[in-house]
Amino acid sequence: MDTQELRQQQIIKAAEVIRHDDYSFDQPAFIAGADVGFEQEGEVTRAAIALLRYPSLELVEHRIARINTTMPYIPGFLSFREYPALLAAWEQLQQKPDLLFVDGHGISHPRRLGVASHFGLLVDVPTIGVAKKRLCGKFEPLGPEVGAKQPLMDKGEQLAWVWRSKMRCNPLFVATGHRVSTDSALMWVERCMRGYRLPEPTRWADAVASNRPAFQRWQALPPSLGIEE
DNA sequence: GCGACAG
DNA sequence: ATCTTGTCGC
Repeated sequence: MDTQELRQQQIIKAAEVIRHDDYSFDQPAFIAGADVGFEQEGEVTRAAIALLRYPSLELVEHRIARINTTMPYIPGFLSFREYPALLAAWEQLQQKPDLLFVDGHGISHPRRLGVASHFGLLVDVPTIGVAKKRLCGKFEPLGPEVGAKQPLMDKGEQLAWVWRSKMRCNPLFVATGHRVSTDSALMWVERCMRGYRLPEPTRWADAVASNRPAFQRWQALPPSLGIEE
Protein backbone atom coordinates (compact mmCIF):
# COMPACT_ATOMS: atom_id res chain seq x y z
CA MET A 1 0.00 0.00 0.00
CA ASP A 2 1.58 3.28 -1.06
CA THR A 3 1.53 6.54 0.82
CA GLN A 4 -0.98 8.02 -1.58
CA GLU A 5 -3.57 5.45 -0.49
CA LEU A 6 -2.66 5.88 3.14
CA ARG A 7 -2.99 9.61 2.70
CA GLN A 8 -6.51 9.11 1.36
CA GLN A 9 -7.35 6.85 4.30
CA GLN A 10 -6.16 9.53 6.70
CA ILE A 11 -8.41 12.13 5.14
CA ILE A 12 -11.41 9.82 5.43
CA LYS A 13 -10.72 8.79 9.03
CA ALA A 14 -9.88 12.34 10.10
CA ALA A 15 -13.45 13.32 9.23
CA GLU A 16 -14.66 10.79 11.82
CA VAL A 17 -12.62 12.22 14.68
CA ILE A 18 -14.75 13.84 17.36
CA ARG A 19 -13.13 17.03 18.55
CA HIS A 20 -15.46 17.86 21.40
CA ASP A 21 -15.89 16.36 24.87
CA ASP A 22 -17.89 13.19 24.51
CA TYR A 23 -17.45 10.87 27.44
CA SER A 24 -19.66 9.60 30.24
CA PHE A 25 -17.58 10.34 33.31
CA ASP A 26 -17.38 13.40 35.55
CA GLN A 27 -14.13 12.09 36.79
CA PRO A 28 -12.41 9.09 35.19
CA ALA A 29 -11.69 6.05 37.34
CA PHE A 30 -8.76 4.98 35.16
CA ILE A 31 -6.44 6.85 32.84
CA ALA A 32 -3.86 5.00 30.78
CA GLY A 33 -0.73 6.01 28.90
CA ALA A 34 0.61 4.40 25.73
CA ASP A 35 4.08 4.44 24.27
CA VAL A 36 5.73 2.63 21.37
CA GLY A 37 9.38 1.74 20.84
CA PHE A 38 11.42 -0.43 18.54
CA GLU A 39 13.92 -3.25 18.94
CA GLN A 40 16.29 -5.19 16.75
CA GLU A 41 17.05 -2.51 14.20
CA GLY A 42 13.37 -1.67 14.03
CA GLU A 43 12.35 -5.20 13.07
CA VAL A 44 10.26 -5.49 16.21
CA THR A 45 7.69 -2.97 17.43
CA ARG A 46 7.09 -2.80 21.16
CA ALA A 47 4.00 -1.11 22.61
CA ALA A 48 3.41 -0.48 26.30
CA ILE A 49 0.26 0.63 28.04
CA ALA A 50 0.26 1.65 31.70
CA LEU A 51 -3.08 1.84 33.51
CA LEU A 52 -3.33 4.30 36.40
CA ARG A 53 -6.10 4.87 38.90
CA TYR A 54 -7.42 8.42 38.93
CA PRO A 55 -6.97 10.72 40.77
CA SER A 56 -4.37 8.88 42.84
CA LEU A 57 -2.34 8.12 39.70
CA GLU A 58 -1.02 4.87 41.11
CA LEU A 59 0.02 2.25 38.55
CA VAL A 60 -2.44 -0.64 38.65
CA GLU A 61 -1.72 -2.62 35.48
CA HIS A 62 0.80 -2.66 32.64
CA ARG A 63 0.94 -4.58 29.37
CA ILE A 64 3.66 -4.89 26.76
CA ALA A 65 3.13 -6.28 23.26
CA ARG A 66 5.83 -7.12 20.75
CA ILE A 67 5.04 -7.75 17.08
CA ASN A 68 6.96 -7.74 13.81
CA THR A 69 7.19 -4.27 12.34
CA THR A 70 5.00 -3.84 9.28
CA MET A 71 5.97 -0.41 8.02
CA PRO A 72 8.98 1.92 7.92
CA TYR A 73 8.88 5.27 9.66
CA ILE A 74 7.57 7.97 7.36
CA PRO A 75 6.85 11.39 8.92
CA GLY A 76 3.10 11.92 8.81
CA PHE A 77 2.32 8.19 8.67
CA LEU A 78 3.51 7.14 12.09
CA SER A 79 0.15 5.74 13.17
CA PHE A 80 0.17 3.01 10.54
CA ARG A 81 3.52 1.85 11.90
CA GLU A 82 2.48 1.93 15.55
CA TYR A 83 -1.16 0.99 15.85
CA PRO A 84 -0.84 -2.80 15.33
CA ALA A 85 1.31 -3.16 18.46
CA LEU A 86 -0.87 -0.70 20.36
CA LEU A 87 -3.94 -2.80 19.53
CA ALA A 88 -2.19 -5.94 20.76
CA ALA A 89 -1.33 -4.29 24.09
CA TRP A 90 -4.82 -2.82 24.35
CA GLU A 91 -6.49 -6.22 23.95
CA GLN A 92 -4.40 -7.61 26.80
CA LEU A 93 -5.72 -5.06 29.28
CA GLN A 94 -7.92 -6.57 31.96
CA GLN A 95 -9.32 -3.12 32.72
CA LYS A 96 -9.90 -0.63 29.92
CA PRO A 97 -9.27 3.05 30.80
CA ASP A 98 -11.83 5.84 30.56
CA LEU A 99 -9.23 8.05 28.95
CA LEU A 100 -5.98 7.31 27.14
CA PHE A 101 -2.91 9.52 26.69
CA VAL A 102 -0.84 8.59 23.65
CA ASP A 103 2.79 9.57 23.16
CA GLY A 104 2.58 11.39 19.83
CA HIS A 105 0.28 13.87 18.11
CA GLY A 106 -3.49 13.98 18.00
CA ILE A 107 -5.15 16.24 15.43
CA SER A 108 -1.97 18.36 15.30
CA HIS A 109 -1.05 16.52 12.11
CA PRO A 110 -0.91 17.60 8.44
CA ARG A 111 -4.15 15.74 7.70
CA ARG A 112 -5.42 15.86 11.29
CA LEU A 113 -4.88 12.20 12.07
CA GLY A 114 -1.93 11.68 14.38
CA VAL A 115 -1.50 8.35 16.18
CA ALA A 116 -3.61 9.47 19.18
CA SER A 117 -6.55 10.26 16.92
CA HIS A 118 -6.15 7.20 14.72
CA PHE A 119 -5.92 4.82 17.67
CA GLY A 120 -8.74 6.54 19.52
CA LEU A 121 -11.00 5.95 16.52
CA LEU A 122 -9.94 2.31 16.21
CA VAL A 123 -10.82 1.39 19.78
CA ASP A 124 -13.42 4.12 20.26
CA VAL A 125 -11.97 5.55 23.46
CA PRO A 126 -11.36 9.20 24.41
CA THR A 127 -7.70 9.97 23.66
CA ILE A 128 -5.28 12.84 24.06
CA GLY A 129 -2.09 13.32 22.07
CA VAL A 130 0.95 14.30 24.10
CA ALA A 131 3.90 14.94 21.77
CA LYS A 132 7.39 16.17 22.52
CA LYS A 133 8.12 17.71 19.12
CA ARG A 134 6.22 19.74 16.57
CA LEU A 135 5.06 18.05 13.39
CA CYS A 136 3.20 20.91 11.73
CA GLY A 137 1.79 24.32 12.52
CA LYS A 138 3.29 27.46 14.04
CA PHE A 139 3.32 29.01 17.49
CA GLU A 140 4.63 32.08 19.26
CA PRO A 141 7.53 31.75 21.71
CA LEU A 142 6.52 30.61 25.20
CA GLY A 143 7.24 32.38 28.45
CA PRO A 144 9.81 30.61 30.67
CA GLU A 145 7.36 29.94 33.50
CA VAL A 146 5.65 26.64 34.18
CA GLY A 147 2.17 26.74 32.68
CA ALA A 148 3.09 29.12 29.86
CA LYS A 149 1.16 28.20 26.73
CA GLN A 150 0.54 29.21 23.13
CA PRO A 151 -1.91 27.87 20.60
CA LEU A 152 -0.41 25.73 17.83
CA MET A 153 -1.94 27.20 14.67
CA ASP A 154 -2.19 25.79 11.17
CA LYS A 155 -4.28 27.01 8.28
CA GLY A 156 -6.33 29.23 10.53
CA GLU A 157 -7.26 26.66 13.17
CA GLN A 158 -5.90 25.79 16.57
CA LEU A 159 -4.60 22.23 16.60
CA ALA A 160 -3.12 22.02 20.08
CA TRP A 161 -1.72 23.81 23.05
CA VAL A 162 2.04 24.18 23.22
CA TRP A 163 2.48 24.01 26.95
CA ARG A 164 5.45 24.31 29.29
CA SER A 165 4.91 21.48 31.77
CA LYS A 166 8.16 22.02 33.64
CA MET A 167 10.66 24.78 34.10
CA ARG A 168 13.71 24.70 31.78
CA CYS A 169 12.18 21.92 29.71
CA ASN A 170 10.95 22.05 26.13
CA PRO A 171 7.16 22.37 25.92
CA LEU A 172 4.68 19.60 25.19
CA PHE A 173 2.17 19.58 22.33
CA VAL A 174 -1.18 18.64 23.84
CA ALA A 175 -4.01 17.98 21.42
CA THR A 176 -7.37 16.37 20.95
CA GLY A 177 -6.96 12.73 20.06
CA HIS A 178 -10.60 11.70 19.88
CA ARG A 179 -13.72 12.64 21.87
CA VAL A 180 -11.90 15.28 23.96
CA SER A 181 -11.71 19.02 23.23
CA THR A 182 -8.43 20.88 22.97
CA ASP A 183 -8.98 22.73 26.24
CA SER A 184 -10.08 19.61 28.10
CA ALA A 185 -7.08 17.74 26.75
CA LEU A 186 -4.81 20.26 28.44
CA MET A 187 -6.92 20.20 31.59
CA TRP A 188 -6.61 16.44 31.96
CA VAL A 189 -2.90 16.55 31.29
CA GLU A 190 -2.51 19.24 33.94
CA ARG A 191 -4.36 17.05 36.43
CA CYS A 192 -1.96 14.19 35.78
CA MET A 193 1.27 16.07 36.44
CA ARG A 194 3.52 15.06 39.31
CA GLY A 195 6.61 17.19 38.87
CA TYR A 196 8.08 15.72 35.70
CA ARG A 197 8.01 16.95 32.12
CA LEU A 198 5.60 14.19 31.08
CA PRO A 199 2.23 13.50 32.70
CA GLU A 200 2.13 10.28 34.76
CA PRO A 201 0.25 8.06 32.26
CA THR A 202 2.77 8.65 29.47
CA ARG A 203 5.69 8.73 31.85
CA TRP A 204 4.77 5.32 33.24
CA ALA A 205 4.16 3.84 29.81
CA ASP A 206 7.65 4.97 28.85
CA ALA A 207 9.11 3.60 32.08
CA VAL A 208 7.40 0.25 31.56
CA ALA A 209 8.43 0.02 27.92
CA SER A 210 12.04 0.85 28.68
CA ASN A 211 12.18 -1.01 31.98
CA ARG A 212 13.35 2.17 33.69
CA PRO A 213 14.54 2.29 37.34
CA ALA A 214 11.22 3.66 38.62
CA PHE A 215 9.40 0.71 37.07
CA GLN A 216 11.94 -1.82 38.34
CA ARG A 217 11.38 -0.50 41.86
CA TRP A 218 7.63 -0.74 41.38
CA GLN A 219 7.95 -4.36 40.30
CA ALA A 220 10.08 -5.18 43.31
CA LEU A 221 7.77 -3.45 45.76
CA PRO A 222 4.30 -2.81 44.28
CA PRO A 223 2.73 -0.13 46.51
CA SER A 224 -0.47 -2.16 46.32
CA LEU A 225 1.11 -4.79 48.53
CA GLY A 226 1.11 -2.25 51.30
CA ILE A 227 4.76 -2.84 52.11
CA GLU A 228 5.37 0.85 52.56
CA GLU A 229 5.77 2.23 56.05
C1' DG B 1 12.92 24.99 -5.61
C1' DC B 2 14.06 24.69 -0.42
C1' DG B 3 13.46 23.38 4.19
C1' DA B 4 10.80 20.62 7.70
C1' DC B 5 9.72 16.29 9.14
C1' DA B 6 5.63 12.80 15.66
C1' DG B 7 8.26 8.08 17.02
C1' DA C 1 12.75 5.41 17.82
C1' DT C 2 17.85 3.63 18.90
C1' DC C 3 23.16 3.38 19.71
C1' DT C 4 25.34 5.37 24.88
C1' DT C 5 29.00 8.14 29.86
C1' DG C 6 29.89 11.60 31.57
C1' DT C 7 28.95 16.19 32.36
C1' DC C 8 27.35 21.10 32.76
C1' DG C 9 23.81 23.95 35.00
C1' DC C 10 20.12 24.96 38.30
